[in-house]
Amino acid sequence: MKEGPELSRVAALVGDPARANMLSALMDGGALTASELALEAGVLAPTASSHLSKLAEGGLLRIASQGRHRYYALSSPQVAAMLEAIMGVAALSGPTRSRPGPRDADMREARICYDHLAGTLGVAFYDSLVRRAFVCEDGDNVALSAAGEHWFAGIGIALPAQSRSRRPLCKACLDWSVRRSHLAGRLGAATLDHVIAKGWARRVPSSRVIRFSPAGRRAFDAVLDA
Amino acid sequence: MKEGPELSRVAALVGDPARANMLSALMDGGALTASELALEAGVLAPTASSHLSKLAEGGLLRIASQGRHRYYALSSPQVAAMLEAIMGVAALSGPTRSRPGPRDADMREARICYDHLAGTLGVAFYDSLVRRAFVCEDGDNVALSAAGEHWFAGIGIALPAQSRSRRPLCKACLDWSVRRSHLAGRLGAATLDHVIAKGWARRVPSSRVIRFSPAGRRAFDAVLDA
DNA sequence: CTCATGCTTCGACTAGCATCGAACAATGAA
DNA sequence: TTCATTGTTCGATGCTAGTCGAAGCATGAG
Repeated sequence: MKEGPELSRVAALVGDPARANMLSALMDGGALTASELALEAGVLAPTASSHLSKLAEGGLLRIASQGRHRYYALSSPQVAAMLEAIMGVAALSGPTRSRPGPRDADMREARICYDHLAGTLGVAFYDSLVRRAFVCEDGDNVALSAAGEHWFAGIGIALPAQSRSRRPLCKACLDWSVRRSHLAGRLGAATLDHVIAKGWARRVPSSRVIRFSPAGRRAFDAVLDA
Repeated sequence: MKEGPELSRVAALVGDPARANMLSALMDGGALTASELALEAGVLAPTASSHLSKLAEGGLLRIASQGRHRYYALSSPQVAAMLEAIMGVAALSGPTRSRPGPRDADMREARICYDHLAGTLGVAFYDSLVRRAFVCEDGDNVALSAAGEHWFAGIGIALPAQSRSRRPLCKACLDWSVRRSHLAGRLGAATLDHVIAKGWARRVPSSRVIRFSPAGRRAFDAVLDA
């Protein structure tokens, strides 16, 4: 009847600072070991272990045991989307509305969101796809048009095959900084892979920032108009 | 640098069962008094007062004092969207994956989300708008086409004027039960108003369920094809 | 004015939980 | 096997935060 308890069950998991640090460290879609996450959270191993089992029990994390390591990752892109939604509310109701620092500026420009490109550049890319009718939104699903299929092939991005999971090819993901959509889904992931593989940009270690080189930025801008 | 604390600040507010009950009671976009919310949360007045000031301080609620009553409401539709996102994760990772009860079935069929129609019927309505090109998604914004403008006028829904707030006319809102978009924004609110005003459906007291009468359901279905 | 209502503040109690030290289990390497 | 590394479980501690009773402010009615 009351849906509050279910709501609070999940929110309380995110509501602890140590756990929130772990979750945001996993927002890039990667998997980290228990000790790495303990470091991220700023707690010792036993504490981290306790938190991690709670998060896994609660369905937010997925565990993959490999050798003597245990890799933890977000259990689904939907969890990442939820975290972005919470960050969005936190951003517009922050206690100290301080001017954004340089780190923030980089984050707004381009960052990784689960496994695809977010931020100003991610939104610009998505807008250019919509403008040229390469993708067409229909409900929450985003469909790739024939022209779009051809265009992606032309710039060297192969359409990723359907994997075991039923993850959609294209999906819109709400951007917390720009508050508009950017491209997610398998094609969004493939696009980011392409940008990295081409050397246009690289990930800044231990952060979600994606840093474009000057030449890479020019190449990316060219793609927006190509 | 670490964004965990900000994330947990907001999540912890939702993470208490009493507060979560209050928030989900406000999910219909209405405003309730402190004592009504205390009843919803199942706590006494002093406890509720403490929770409410925390929520307001945290930016999730907006207060309107009228006479000796204080009305509390969600501070923005974005807060409602965040709550829906959390509910979505809670639904697919629930501890007891019990078969949905009748109340759940009603909720999935049609419910109020802040101030617009959600659930299967809400998604169907939105899909029919997209199919007939009455609205066109572009990024997170949804644009009303000239044909759509004409169509809405034809079925008797006047376009709501821009209010003081910069709330968009059309917006897509992710549905937690169907996991696709439905129509939000000022036009979404106007549509629900129309459905209620025409007597096609009514709100079930003290719940988010929207119950269509048989005749109302037929009328609504007709609109989907008209 | 006097009383009632709605809400908040204060103070005290309590329960839950995050934290860490120490010990234990599991895996891999030498 | 023996040792090192990684991670978990257990137990104890300490603090935070939710809860309510009682009292204090407002506002509105009679």
